[in-house]
Amino acid sequence: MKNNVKITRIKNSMTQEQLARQVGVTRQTIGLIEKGEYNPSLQLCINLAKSLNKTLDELFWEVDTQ
Amino acid sequence: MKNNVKITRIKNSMTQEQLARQVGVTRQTIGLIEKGEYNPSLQLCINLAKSLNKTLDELFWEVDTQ
DNA sequence: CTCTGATGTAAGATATAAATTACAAAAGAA
DNA sequence: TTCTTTTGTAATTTATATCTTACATCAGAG
Repeated sequence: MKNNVKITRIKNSMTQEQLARQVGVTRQTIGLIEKGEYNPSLQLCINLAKSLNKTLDELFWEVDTQ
Repeated sequence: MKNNVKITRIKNSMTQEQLARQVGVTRQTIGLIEKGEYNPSLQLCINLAKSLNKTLDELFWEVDTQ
C-alpha cells in the first residue's frame, strides 16, 4: 500500500493536520495512510488527490516502480 | 462513485463472475461497484485496474466529466 | 415453450477502515 | 534549557465494505 502522499504533502508545505481537515478525516488516518498501513477507500483517495493537486495515478499507481 | 468498470469489463468480454474471481471478491461486490453504490478500497481498485488492463485514472478519475 | 448463464438484489454476519481519545517523542524556535 | 508544533502510535469504539446465502429476473440457445 505504498504511495506518494507524504512526499506530495511535504512538497505542498502542508501538515498532516491541514491535509486531514481538507479531506475530512483525522490526522491519525493521514499518518497511517502515509505509512502504508491502511487500505483507504476510493473516495478518500480521490479527495486526497484533489487536495494535493494530483491524480489518482500520481499518488497511488505503481508507486514502487516509478 | 461513478466509474468505468462495467463498460471496460464488457469491452473485455468478461462476466462479473470472471472479473470477481480475478480480483478476489464476489460477483455481488462487482455488481455494486459497477452500480456505483460502493466505495471500494484502494487495493481492490488497483486489482480491478490491473485485471482490466487500465490505470486507476482510466477507471475512477473524473469519470463524470470525461 | 424450457433450460442455462448472467445479472440484480436483499438479509444477516464478518472484517476492517476510520474516529475518538490519549500520551509519547521528536524537531524547531525562543 | 523550555515551549510549541508536528508526528508516531496505541486502545477502544463506530461505520461500512465485503462475504455468505439465497432467490428473482432477464436474455439467449435449444
